[in-house]
Amino acid sequence: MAFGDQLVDAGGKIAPDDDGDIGELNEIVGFHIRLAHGACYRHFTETFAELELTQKQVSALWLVDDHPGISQIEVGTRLRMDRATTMTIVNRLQARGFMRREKSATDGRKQALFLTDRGHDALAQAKEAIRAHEAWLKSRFTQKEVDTLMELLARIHE
Amino acid sequence: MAFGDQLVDAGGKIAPDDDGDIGELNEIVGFHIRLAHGACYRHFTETFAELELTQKQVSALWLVDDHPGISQIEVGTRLRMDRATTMTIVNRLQARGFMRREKSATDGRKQALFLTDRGHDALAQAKEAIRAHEAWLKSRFTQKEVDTLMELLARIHE
DNA sequence: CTTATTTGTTAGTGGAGCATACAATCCTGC
DNA sequence: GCAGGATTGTATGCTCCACTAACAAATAAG
Repeated sequence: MAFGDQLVDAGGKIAPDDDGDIGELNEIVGFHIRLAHGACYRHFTETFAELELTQKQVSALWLVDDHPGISQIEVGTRLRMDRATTMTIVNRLQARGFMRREKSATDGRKQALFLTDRGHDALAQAKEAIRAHEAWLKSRFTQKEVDTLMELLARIHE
Repeated sequence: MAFGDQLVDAGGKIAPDDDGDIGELNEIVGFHIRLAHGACYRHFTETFAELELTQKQVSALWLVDDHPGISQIEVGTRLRMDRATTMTIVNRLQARGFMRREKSATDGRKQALFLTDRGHDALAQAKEAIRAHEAWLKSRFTQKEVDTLMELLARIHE
């Protein structure tokens, strides 16, 4: 990847051995969160290339499986998505035959969401892939570090 | 937000006091990374609403300021973006008069990137906003925890 | 010199987040 | 019980980001 390259030219000074330096940016917590998320996202996408499922889709399948009959607004709230975004996720999963909408018996405004048989199959496969993905992620940490990381991350999003 | 709501209906059992439960999903590290990133992204977007700058744009401005004459490919490599994505970022920043491209003196394939005066102004404002954003992020941690978090995150994206 | 690689560019695809607007349903205050 | 407000789902449209594929120009490698 051309390490040791000349980084400043066109009249600037030469700065060798500047490998991947990002200066003060390295001290920004938000920046590291974004990079870690990006790395995670890319590995996830690779892992789920065959299944053709995104993080959001898997999360939604998982959540509906855990809570059959859950409403769209609840799915959105728990996964931190707004109504419009949740719609597109559910639409896709429904179009692929993984999920179905039923009129809620207790609240006419709500849709009750359920997995189809194909949805259960897809989720089972997805959980296998998640295991591989998580193994990749956790391979660089001790269990204690994993616990610490999750606790710290939870404080950000709770 | 209707906590204590009935979550399972349409024939299912009632599950009260299920506030925000996401079941096993809660044990997935990648899930917490995504949620933390989302929370971070939303706060960043709010903080930068007036400046109309995105995380990527600020990172790129910052990096070019630190390394005047850096090439697009280097920006992309260091910020973990591919060439095409880097293009769109630089295009936007150039269109807004924050950045300019010069032909590299040492490698005819490369563009040397520089901030304009307006770009320096924008970055100065952005750094102010970053301070507020980082303060929000760090407010829930001790300095030691911040260090730990950054170290753990770095292991993911390095 | 010929070939392969690197860099920038363009064009197109898809996911995700958000805002707005609207209709149906539910809930509250009177 | 009724009117007004809130909630939920839906539709539309916008922006941003990541990626692919293809191409041209320049450099590097054989």
